[in-house]
Amino acid sequence: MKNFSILQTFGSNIRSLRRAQNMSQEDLADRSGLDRSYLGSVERGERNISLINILKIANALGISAKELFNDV
Amino acid sequence: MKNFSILQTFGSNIRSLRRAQNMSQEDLADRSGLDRSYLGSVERGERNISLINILKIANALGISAKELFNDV
DNA sequence: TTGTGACTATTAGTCCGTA
DNA sequence: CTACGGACTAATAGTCACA
Repeated sequence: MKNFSILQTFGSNIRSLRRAQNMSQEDLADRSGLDRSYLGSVERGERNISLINILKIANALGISAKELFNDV
Repeated sequence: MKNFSILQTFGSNIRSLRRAQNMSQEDLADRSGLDRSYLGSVERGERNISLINILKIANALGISAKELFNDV
């Protein structure tokens, strides 16, 4: 997978923002409407996630999508 | 297509940032390594672009990816 | 609670054109 | 310069059982 480190950074951002709210992957999955294992792979930087799903996650975290782009 | 207005806003951001630099779609296509007609459809909000390509576009525009998320 | 591999349906993205 | 279309291939979305 190309740009793996960028995807990893992005995924790490999701993970830390999720944990900052004491949410499990399953919690976030429920709120975003995405599959838990899919979210896990996004957090690990294994998926090249698309715009709509980025926005679903930001929404579920109650933040702006911009915050997911810290350091990427 | 779901979330059409969000994709449109995102595409508009790309378009105005591109025009602010007096670049054509073809210029941006060359710099980003993406297809010209594909970029056009992204700007029109017709495509659910993936993360790596979002970053390619931000790079080609010389900006942070965050700037593409104004108002989305 | 999370990681992982496997899988199919759907979409992303390319390349060729036209106006 | 840009919109738009057709046809095509590569890649992602989305799900599951099991580790």
